[in-house]
Amino acid sequence: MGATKTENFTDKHNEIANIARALGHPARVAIIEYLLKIKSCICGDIVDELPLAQPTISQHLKELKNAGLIKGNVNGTSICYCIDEKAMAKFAKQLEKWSEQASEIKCC
Amino acid sequence: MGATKTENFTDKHNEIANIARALGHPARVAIIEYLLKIKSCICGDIVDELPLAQPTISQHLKELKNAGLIKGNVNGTSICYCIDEKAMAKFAKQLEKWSEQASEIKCC
DNA sequence: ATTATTTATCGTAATATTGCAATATATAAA
DNA sequence: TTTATATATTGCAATATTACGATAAATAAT
Repeated sequence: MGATKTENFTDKHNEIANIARALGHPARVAIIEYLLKIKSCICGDIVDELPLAQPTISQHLKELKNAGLIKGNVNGTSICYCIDEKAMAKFAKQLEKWSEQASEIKCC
Repeated sequence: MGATKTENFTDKHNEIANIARALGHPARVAIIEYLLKIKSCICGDIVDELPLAQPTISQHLKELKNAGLIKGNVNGTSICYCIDEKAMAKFAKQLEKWSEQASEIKCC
């Protein structure tokens, strides 16, 4: 074996795990923070910002896109990747809920 | 190649990625939600709640513990795992910050 | 049409993760 | 001490991820 038994878990748990997994690599965290820092889209310049080769970065962007955290629009010769505000807000809300619930537990 | 080039990224980015990675598997999400649902520690009963063998669950608990999201106290013959409220709150705050920043961006 | 530029895909090697049976460890109960 | 119970560790097979060179595809500029 070795493959995650996705089908044995609820859709909700899989969805949360998918988003979290996408954020589970420092390069992808760096991409998100870069997008927030420049307050606009990535249009070509990201390759100079990360210590990784272009194909690797392209792969990481694809994973963030698949998870729904960023979206890409073609813009001439370059591609415009930007944060999907709604997806980020949804995940943030889930974490806030967890955090609230955790604060209510009295034990250990 | 194949290994994440951890040392080429900032501590902050690695820390966020580590927490996110720990939440990046549906079994571990299920463990967290179970802990919040029962509002107390896991003391033995988690094995009946998940569609995985005992050693696999033990491994997932270990990863959540390594990431700092849960903590375990020995309690006689069973072990008391509970959520680390502070770690959860910290991650939730990070996400909230990202979400806020994302909402300020006007583009695409 | 040719060339330059940007991003994606393919192929592949290295490494990590997932899952479980078997077994070990550690405490509680008899 | 022996037995029962709960959790951890080991070892290993299957699969996934990460990284990058080579190359393809797609548009812009000449």
